[in-house]
Amino acid sequence: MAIKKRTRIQDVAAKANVSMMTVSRVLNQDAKVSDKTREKVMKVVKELNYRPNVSARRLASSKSFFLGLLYDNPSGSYTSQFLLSALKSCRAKGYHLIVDECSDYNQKTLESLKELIEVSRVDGLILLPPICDNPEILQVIIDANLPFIRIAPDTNLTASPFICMDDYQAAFEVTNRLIEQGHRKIGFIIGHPDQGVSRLRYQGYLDALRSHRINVPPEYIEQGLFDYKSGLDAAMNILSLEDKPTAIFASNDDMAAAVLSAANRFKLDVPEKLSVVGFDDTQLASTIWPHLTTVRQPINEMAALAIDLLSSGKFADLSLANKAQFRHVLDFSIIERESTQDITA
Amino acid sequence: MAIKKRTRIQDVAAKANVSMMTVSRVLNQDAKVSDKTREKVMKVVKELNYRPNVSARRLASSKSFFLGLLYDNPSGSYTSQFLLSALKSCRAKGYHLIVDECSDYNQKTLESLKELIEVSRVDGLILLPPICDNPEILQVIIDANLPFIRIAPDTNLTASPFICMDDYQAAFEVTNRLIEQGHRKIGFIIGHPDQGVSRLRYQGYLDALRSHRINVPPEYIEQGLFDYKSGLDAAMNILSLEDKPTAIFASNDDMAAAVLSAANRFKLDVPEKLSVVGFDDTQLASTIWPHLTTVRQPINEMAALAIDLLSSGKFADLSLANKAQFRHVLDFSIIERESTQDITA
DNA sequence: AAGCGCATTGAGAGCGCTAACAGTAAACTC
DNA sequence: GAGTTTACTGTTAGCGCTCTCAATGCGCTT
Repeated sequence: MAIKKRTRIQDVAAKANVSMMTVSRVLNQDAKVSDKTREKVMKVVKELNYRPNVSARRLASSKSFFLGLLYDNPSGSYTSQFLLSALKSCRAKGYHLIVDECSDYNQKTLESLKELIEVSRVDGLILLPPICDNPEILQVIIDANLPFIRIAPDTNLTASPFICMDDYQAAFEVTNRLIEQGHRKIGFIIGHPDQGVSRLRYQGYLDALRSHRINVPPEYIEQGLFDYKSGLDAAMNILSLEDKPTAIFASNDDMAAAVLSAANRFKLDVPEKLSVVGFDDTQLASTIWPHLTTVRQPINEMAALAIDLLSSGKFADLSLANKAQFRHVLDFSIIERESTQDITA
Repeated sequence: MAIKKRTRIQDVAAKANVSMMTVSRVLNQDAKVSDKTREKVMKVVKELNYRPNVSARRLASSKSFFLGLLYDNPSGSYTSQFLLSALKSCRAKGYHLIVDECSDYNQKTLESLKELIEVSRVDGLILLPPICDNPEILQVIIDANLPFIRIAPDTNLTASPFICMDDYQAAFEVTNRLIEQGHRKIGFIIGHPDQGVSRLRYQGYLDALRSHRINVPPEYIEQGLFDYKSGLDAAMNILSLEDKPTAIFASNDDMAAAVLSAANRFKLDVPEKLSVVGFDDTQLASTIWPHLTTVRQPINEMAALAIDLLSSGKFADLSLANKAQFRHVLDFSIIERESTQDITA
């Protein structure tokens, strides 16, 4: 069996009766080509199912068609889901993704980043939280004048385009949902005090209650650190109260999982005696039992958008870019599972 | 500032006083080059920190320098950790990894696989469990005469090289460890009956007890399905017994986490009143509290070895390969955390 | 009508590497 | 010692694409 030869730009050019260069221009969108020619070429491209050879392209052009992804904590399912989506989007756009871990931040991290920029010649970078707020790393990228997109950054919002979701609104809405379900006594476990999202989620919770003129006793609110253990301590405190809440909203899934465990110890059936809400929709949320009601971040969309923005060349030169277009807020969704229940009945 | 030009094979050739072709041969290890020349070239390569341009290489050669990774369940932290390691190894070897998801297995999956083989022209494939046991997928790859490595396969062990760990031995040793710590009444939750590893882990547990002449009452052993809920049910049964075990060994971390939750409900402090052991060392094991004692699979090593084997060309033609060299068993390790305790005191 | 500017298209070189073949010198054969 | 093999190294021609620069055509000015 003869091996099918992949169609080349030549084949397209021949069939469309134009030069290779014209096809190249159509495909790269940037040059001036008459609409007529463009259509003609695109038609043939579709017919032949032509897809450019990335390696040839990379070799011939000044672009590398590589994008870099910098992340920090390799364990989070947030990171891995983002990675998977980014990989998929890159493949669809003919880019390759070079992934670099920056945990154990030190001098070597910066070296490695510089190598990524100078040797691998990435066309752009994506920074995941929390590395996206590291000033030294930002400086290196800015000095190289490389376009980059940050995901859910907390500071320096004018440094680069960024993609995030509305943590405040999500917390507001999910709290509202609990209120709709008849809950009036709703506990809250605050996230890590160093992270911006903790503040936003807390405020959303407070404002939702306030908008329904519900007062919260201060002992319903505990400080957590986003980890299971801190959530467990917080939940034990709240559930030891004489007048227990009928629902607890934890600022992330890990802490919500801990609430379930604490409820278990107090023999409070979830959701019959206690509704529990998390945040993030990590793996954990659908591992434990009952499955957690939680807020899902649009991770796939975030990844796709990041790749889109970088490959579009829209922000090719950040110093010239319109900072008003930096902010990209995506929609979240509330996932109702078995850990919450309507108690109006 | 002038942009540093990346060193090319020409530069190396000039400095080493040989032709480009000789350098190429040294780098690709395959041709006959005298030891003297090889050393001379390698020295210059190191000096200039030369690394070949993957795209040029791919363009000029018949190899694509792409490897494919097929996985099945995107959520598992096993998968994502493997992916991360594989990505790293690939980068080090100048390969690129194309990742393809095969969940929701259907006709489209096979199409996508064929495209991976014919259009992307991957040089080899890595199959993660459980997709590595899918006969249709295997057939497509074998028909294409493409080298592939499977991770922890359960069937068809002569079809390809594979990498696994000794589940039996791990279960045996971790059970032994519990016995050393004074436990005599050890419960066990069996894994999903469809998976080979369940059998092996169960047998390891049984044999460890037998080697110490410890009898297990049948009610100490429950069938699980590898998920949290089944683990919870199993644990509730075991912990409802009049004569409770002092330790429970669950066949994976999800079920072990469920044991913790059940223990909580029975107000059995872990590890004081009950030791709990899991298997896999997933993210979950160090999320929940107390952190789980568990068995860690050498995922990073597995990934590195898989890339190594594929890039070495050792198994370039599977039909000619020595099937005796297919089996690669890597060492596991037992991670002792806070969920187990010595009770001999 | 000649000259100019603009928009669009094409020709040829070359990106960095390797396959295939072509040398070259030493080693071996008889 | 002439012919032949062996072991290594060099030369040439692309891989598929995009860059630079030149060419073409067309409307418009003077």
